[in-house]
Amino acid sequence: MKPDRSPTEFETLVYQVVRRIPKGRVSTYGAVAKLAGRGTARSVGSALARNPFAPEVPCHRVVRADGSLGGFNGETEGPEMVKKTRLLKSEGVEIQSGRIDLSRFGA
DNA sequence: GTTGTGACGGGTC
DNA sequence: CGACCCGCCACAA
Repeated sequence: MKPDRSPTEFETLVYQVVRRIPKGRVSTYGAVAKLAGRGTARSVGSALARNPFAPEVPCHRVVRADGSLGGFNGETEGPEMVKKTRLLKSEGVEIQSGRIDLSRFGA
């Protein structure tokens, strides 16, 4: 296990932005960075990677700009990843060939 | 203060 | 389509 640390102000800001993402809607790292008004997709990804509020902050609703899911399941090709994908789909997010149709959300 | 890394993005080959 | 490179910002050592 990796030692957790207190989230910085920037990270907290990212969590609050991601937290208000409605169900059935997905957002991108770049969009979150823009809404946060600070940082870029790189920093947002780093913040979500250390997200201590896993169930509270729907980090799984944040995907890459190209529609790919991202690292929260990228390496985990095991059965657990399929579960997350299915959960996302359950919320109303259609995933085709491992990609999400961002055109539906205008992102 | 400097260096390296990362759940990214856009462009190029 | 995929693979590769560079640039971006925040964080840890």
